[in-house]
Amino acid sequence: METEKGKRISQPADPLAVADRLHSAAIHLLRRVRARDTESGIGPAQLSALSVLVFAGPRSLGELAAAEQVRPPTMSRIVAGLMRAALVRRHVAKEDRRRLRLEATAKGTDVLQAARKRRVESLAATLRHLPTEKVEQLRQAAELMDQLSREM
Amino acid sequence: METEKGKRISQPADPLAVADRLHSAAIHLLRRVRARDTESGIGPAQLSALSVLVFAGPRSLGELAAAEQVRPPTMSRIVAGLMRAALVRRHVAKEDRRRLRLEATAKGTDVLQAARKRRVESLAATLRHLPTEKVEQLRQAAELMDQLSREM
DNA sequence: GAAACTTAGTTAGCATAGCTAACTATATTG
DNA sequence: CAATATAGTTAGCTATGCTAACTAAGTTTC
Repeated sequence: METEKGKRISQPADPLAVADRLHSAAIHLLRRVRARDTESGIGPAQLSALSVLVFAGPRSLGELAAAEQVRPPTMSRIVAGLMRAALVRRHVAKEDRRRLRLEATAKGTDVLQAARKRRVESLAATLRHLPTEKVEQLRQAAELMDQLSREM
Repeated sequence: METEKGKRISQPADPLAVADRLHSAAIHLLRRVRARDTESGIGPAQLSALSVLVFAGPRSLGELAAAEQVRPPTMSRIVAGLMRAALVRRHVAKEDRRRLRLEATAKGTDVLQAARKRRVESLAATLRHLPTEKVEQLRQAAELMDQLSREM
């Protein structure tokens, strides 16, 4: 399914070929921006779980596991690591004492924002070398990609 | 939200904001597409390393480690797993007997192509619900994203 | 051409992150 | 209130990341 080059315009934008390119492009882009995550001092699973708590707000452990597409025992250990580092706090939910309410601490929010800034800044820097209309094109593409993800 | 195609009116397409959206969009897209990788029967690191050997051709262990952004000991173990599953074959290089030449087997190529097909097909299926010009827009965006990754 | 250095890969040992199975504690239902 | 269902944890396995220390093979230096 991977072609060297070829396929120039004339074609009616074959969805399979575009899916393939989009897939590769997303992989390459994330591989680059991920590079400096080690500076955060926490592992990738912890960083990703923390970002859900920071951006989407407090969650139960099961909800967080579902959001991260892992099983509850896995998330239980990820959260243990985040709590040990004082990046996350937990309370027992009053309405159902089996559930936990997990919440980022101020420190957790700071650590996450710093990591996110490192990621996004390197990407933004290269965007600044692009003409405005290409940046706009990428903005629209990003919206489309998010729509696709929701539909998949 | 009115996204005018020809003339933009409101925002001057802030690179930082666009970088942020693009970053999120890539994460969401890959999270979805990755979901069925478990069917391949091998782990994510092995699958990714195998894809380098299949698409970019034979490589030494050090080169493969660099391509995957991991250290040689890590790649050494990933390759051991791939060899155990008979997905990769290795020879000692004749010109420098310290180096290994790693190469996907026919089985390895099959396993990888099947996994890639599962990933890309689910994305292609949603693209087929989009009008042609949006698909074309995504194709162009994918090229831009790859350019960015090379420049970063 | 032997000693010293460099380079490629492996082994050992540690931490994180994924899973299932089996457990505890709490809530719900018959 | 006994049975069942649900939320999370613990135990134990595999995979994947690292550094430090090793072996083997090439290269440089004298």
